[in-house]
Parts: sequence; C-alpha cells; structure tokens
Amino acid sequence: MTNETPSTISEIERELIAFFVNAAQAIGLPKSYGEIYGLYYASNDPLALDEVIERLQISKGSASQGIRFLKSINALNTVYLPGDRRDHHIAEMSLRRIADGLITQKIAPQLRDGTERLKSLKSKYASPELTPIKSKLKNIESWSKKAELLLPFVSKFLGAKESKTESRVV
Amino acid sequence: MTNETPSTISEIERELIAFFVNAAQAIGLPKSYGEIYGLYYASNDPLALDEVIERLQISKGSASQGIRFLKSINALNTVYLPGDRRDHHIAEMSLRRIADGLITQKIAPQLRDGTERLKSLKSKYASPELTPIKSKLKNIESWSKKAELLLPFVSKFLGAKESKTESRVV
DNA sequence: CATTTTGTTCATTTTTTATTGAACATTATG
DNA sequence: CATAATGTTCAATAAAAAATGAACAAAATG
Repeated sequence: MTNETPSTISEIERELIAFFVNAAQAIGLPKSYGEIYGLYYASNDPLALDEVIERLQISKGSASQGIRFLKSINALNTVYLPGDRRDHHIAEMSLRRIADGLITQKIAPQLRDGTERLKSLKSKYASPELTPIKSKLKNIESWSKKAELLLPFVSKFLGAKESKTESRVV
Repeated sequence: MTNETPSTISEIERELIAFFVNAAQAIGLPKSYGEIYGLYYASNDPLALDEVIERLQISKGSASQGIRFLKSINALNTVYLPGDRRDHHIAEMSLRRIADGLITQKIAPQLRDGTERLKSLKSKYASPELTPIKSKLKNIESWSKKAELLLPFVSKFLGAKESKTESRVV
C-alpha cells in the first residue's frame, strides 16, 4: 500500500472543489482560491505547493498567492512534516475560525476606512444649523456604527455549537 | 427661485458619491451602482433617469440597469410626480430595508443554491460506513445551516434602534 | 395613427481582475 | 561554496466584468 497522493482528481474531489469554487465566487474571491481550499478540504493529508500545482493544473504564481491568502485568513494551517523541506498545509475545518480570519483581515479594515472617511466629512460639514446634509451624514454614521457592531455578533453566532442563538436588544 | 436640479455635482455630492462608490466596491457591486445610489442619497428631491445620466455622465444603459438593481433591493423607492411621465425615485434611508433587500434578493438565493448542491452530494455519498467524506459533507452542511440561520439575525440586528444588541446561545 | 417620450436590451468595447510563468530570493544540502 | 529545492514577485497576458450606445419596445400625446 502506497501513501502517495494521486495526481489525478477523483469525482468527489472534483465535486467538493466545485462547491468551494462556487462559494468563493459568491463572496467575491478568485476562483483559484476556491479550487485550492476545496482541494485541501477534500484531502486526507497535508499537501505542499507542488502537489497543488500538479493536481489542480494551475500556475505556480496562482498556487503560491492562493495559499498565502488562505493562510492569512486562517483557512489553511501549516503542519510540520519531518524529512520534507516543503511547507505543508491542511484545511481549517472550523467555520468560526475562517470567518474570524476573513472579518479581521479583510472586512474590518474596509469598514474602518469608511468610518474614517465619514469622520472627516462630518467635521467638514459641521455647521451650527441643522442642514439636510448634516442629518444625512448622521444617518450614514449610524449605519457605519451598526456594521462595526455586527461583526463580533456574526463571529459569536458562527461559533455557537448548534445555531440556536437568540438575540435581543437591550 | 427655481427648483430645478442643477446639472453639476457639488462638492458634498461628490464626496457622498465617493463614499457609496467605495462601499459598493467593498461588497462587490459595480461602481456605477454606488454612484447612482450616492447621487440619490445626496439629492433632496426625486430624480428621473435623464437627470442621473446627465449629472453622473454615465450611459443610458448603466443608469437604467443601476436603477433597476437598486429598486430590486429596495435601495430606491419610486415616487409619483404629477405631470411628469418619467419615473422618479428617491433613496431609501433605512439600512435595515436595504440590507433586507440585498439578503432576500441576492444572498439567500445563492445560499439556497449551495445547500441544494450539497444535498445532492450528500445523497450520492450516503454509504452505510463512516467515511471521511461523509463527515466532511456533514461539516459543510452545518456551515450551510448556520449561514442560513445567520441571515434573519443580521436583519434583526440592523433593524434595532440603537445597536446595543446582546446575543446569547440558548 | 404618426410622432415623441421614456425606458430596456444586448452586442460591442472598455476597464478591471485573475492567471501565468520567467526571473529572482532564500535556504538547505552535499 | 556550488548546486538544487522551494517559494515569492511581478510584468505580461488572458479572462471576466462593467460600461456604452444604438436599436428596439411600450406607452403617451396631439
């Protein structure tokens, strides 16, 4: 019995990969990121860059960037394999951890950006009178605040064992 | 005193538009959608297609499709103006309503799609033994379920007056 | 009912984004 | 230290998405 990963893609692998490709597209990530995560998700053992390239038939650049991105959001975890110089990874299986990674690495910074822009706008148009502009800025500001408060809530929600979460306003 | 909307864009308008263009890009929508919503948001009175085209200097096609999309998610509301054949719209100012529109029109269908795909996969690999594949499918399925349960909570969260919401697992 | 006004559609073009792969940097190996 | 193995970077190319505008449909007007 050999333990080597075959260089062809089985049917179930293809289907799992397709699922994640679709999911990646849905959240605006490159298809290749979905392919890579899907391959890792389907795999029973750690994979190195070469194997990703060979099995998915994608370029070195795509594979390298994809893996880097997936690591950056904690969708891939590095594992150490004695006697092999190459970096190996496995798929993170916890939705919570991946979502947290996405939130803190990608979403939260964007939101903070918007909040920043808004702050400077607000100070610029801070007249004493009650102009329509002022009330509009105030309204957007409330959106921005809500969005920022939403993130930890989402994270907590996704962390719940069985998703019977209750929310109420206090 | 004339009530006509000037065909130039003021500074505050430009800045509000820029804000929404940025927001649109962040959630993966075309820049033009952000421009259009921004213009409506900044405007104090209803605007027709022509005015959008003229003031934003975008094509008829873009304006038409953008307005249609924004209406479809309830980000624009139609208003009736007597004596004018053209359709006029104003910006929806409630984040909750817009988010609900986005969720029900765009996000939920996508999610349902994924759930569907998954279901067929699951039945295909429903062997009696406990294979790694089966447990993986079960895991993704739990993700899918959580995501679906999350949507109504997001909606409720964004609807809260002042966002001091508390969430707990029950 | 011919004409104008209004808005949509969709093939083409433009712009943006993703992918490729060769050159490079870095580290291990003998 | 020369060579090989591994991974990154980034300019060039390919692919995908958005924007354009001319042709069309529908409805109102006179």
